[in-house]
Amino acid sequence: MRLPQNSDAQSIPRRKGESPCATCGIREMSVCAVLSDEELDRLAEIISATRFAPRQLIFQEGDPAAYLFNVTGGTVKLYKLLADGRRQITGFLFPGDFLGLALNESYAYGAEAVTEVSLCRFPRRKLEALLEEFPKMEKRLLGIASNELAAAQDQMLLLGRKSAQEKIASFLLILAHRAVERGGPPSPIDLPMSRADIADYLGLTIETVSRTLTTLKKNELISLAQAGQVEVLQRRKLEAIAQGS
Amino acid sequence: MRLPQNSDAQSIPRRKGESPCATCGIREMSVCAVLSDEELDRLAEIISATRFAPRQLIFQEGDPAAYLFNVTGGTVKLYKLLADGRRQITGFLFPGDFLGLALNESYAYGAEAVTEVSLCRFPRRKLEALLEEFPKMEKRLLGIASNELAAAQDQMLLLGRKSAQEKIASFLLILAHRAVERGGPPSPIDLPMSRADIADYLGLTIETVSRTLTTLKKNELISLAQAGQVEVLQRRKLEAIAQGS
DNA sequence: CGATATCTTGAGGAATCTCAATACTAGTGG
DNA sequence: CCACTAGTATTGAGATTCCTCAAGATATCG
Repeated sequence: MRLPQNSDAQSIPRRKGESPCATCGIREMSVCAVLSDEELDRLAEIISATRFAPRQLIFQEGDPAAYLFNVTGGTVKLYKLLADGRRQITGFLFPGDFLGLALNESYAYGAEAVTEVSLCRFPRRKLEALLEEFPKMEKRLLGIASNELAAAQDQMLLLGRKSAQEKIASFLLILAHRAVERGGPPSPIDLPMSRADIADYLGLTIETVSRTLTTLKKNELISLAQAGQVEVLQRRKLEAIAQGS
Repeated sequence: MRLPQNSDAQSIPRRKGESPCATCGIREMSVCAVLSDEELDRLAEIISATRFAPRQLIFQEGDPAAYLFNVTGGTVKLYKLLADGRRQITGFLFPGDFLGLALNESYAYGAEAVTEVSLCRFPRRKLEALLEEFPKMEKRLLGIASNELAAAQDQMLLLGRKSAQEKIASFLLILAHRAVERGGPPSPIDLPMSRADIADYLGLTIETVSRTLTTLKKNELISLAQAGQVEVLQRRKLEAIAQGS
């Protein structure tokens, strides 16, 4: 038997009649962007805001997919495991990203908070019922799925055919690009995740990640000023490396 | 400038009033399964059947996504390329599979016929218009996208964290499973693609694929009777290897 | 039946991994 | 405020898997 999921997730109470969507900072970047104010009110009825501490499990692979989520703050990692503990991180999620897009009966992967995380939680059944009424939202989900599929194929190319240096360069540029999408600067790049997480995302070991970053630093393509931040010094060269010199 | 795509694809003429759907053998396994007879008639108006010879390009990465397809016969490979020619095959498609699910303006990957291929071709604009009327079909596409996303994550785990032997074992079992889905036997497994294609799908070299198959044969887990076919002798052991012993 | 592509096998090399030691960082309590 | 601890990151040396290059075997097709 499995413990009920999220048993220790902090659910944030809400005063009656007050919609969390009203103050949602990432509404315009999320699934919700396509909804009218009235539709948003309907949606607000079924959602609840939740928070997770760093390293806290959001759900496990195989858990019944009772909820879908929107990331409203922090960084989430998705991963799959092999029997002997080898791990592949299949994605990092940032504010505005949708979590649980695999409308299956159970989750095909685990999800864990990397930083302090806040999520907007949708009961899956109720969301599916609402989708019947809001075809716009369904269309939006299909668009999101399309984009994720394209990103997954990029990641396969990275995992199957790129060298360690090409993987790291690609990774840094992807993070920079996503930061820009969220309205941030392209540099310095925030690295909220550990070396172990980066390694498991890129199909490398911790040591190779560390060594490769050191090499890029020695070659003055990047600088590692503060912990958890990378400054891009020579974007062009980094891009050239990422695409296979 | 790029040549017009599919310039040499053979478009199969159709007599007036005769729907190709009527004789479509894979209708029940495809997107079309959710449509009523009347809806299918509407869909039939916009489709055309096309054929491609082995090695023929169906479309290239970056081409404007004018058409979506349903595979009705044969095997298709999807791939992405790096600047220097390194290639990652991101998927093989078999009868019943949908091609082009990334409803973007341009294709995110190339598609090429592995064997003689027959496709049912939908003009993307017209299909999108029909989707407005057939929400069932849109829901079905979302379901297909969900499944592909889950498969993509499995493939990331394979590419990032599995050994050559584990990759080959996984690959054989995936093909067997998909053959069963299409109503075929689990063994022998058809391998319509070349060693080079298998290598580019698994992130290996041709030589490693060949050597690994030889080892599995020596250990009597499989046998390579005819070219292009693999018989599974010890499914349990193969599964154990695929999941990481 | 010969020509060509594909596949298999072999030998050596290279990229990355493993194991181990050291350095750094952040949080804790004196 | 500083020492201590635990976790995380870096660096080093050797091992290993897989790749590269090369030759030979097999299959395919005109």
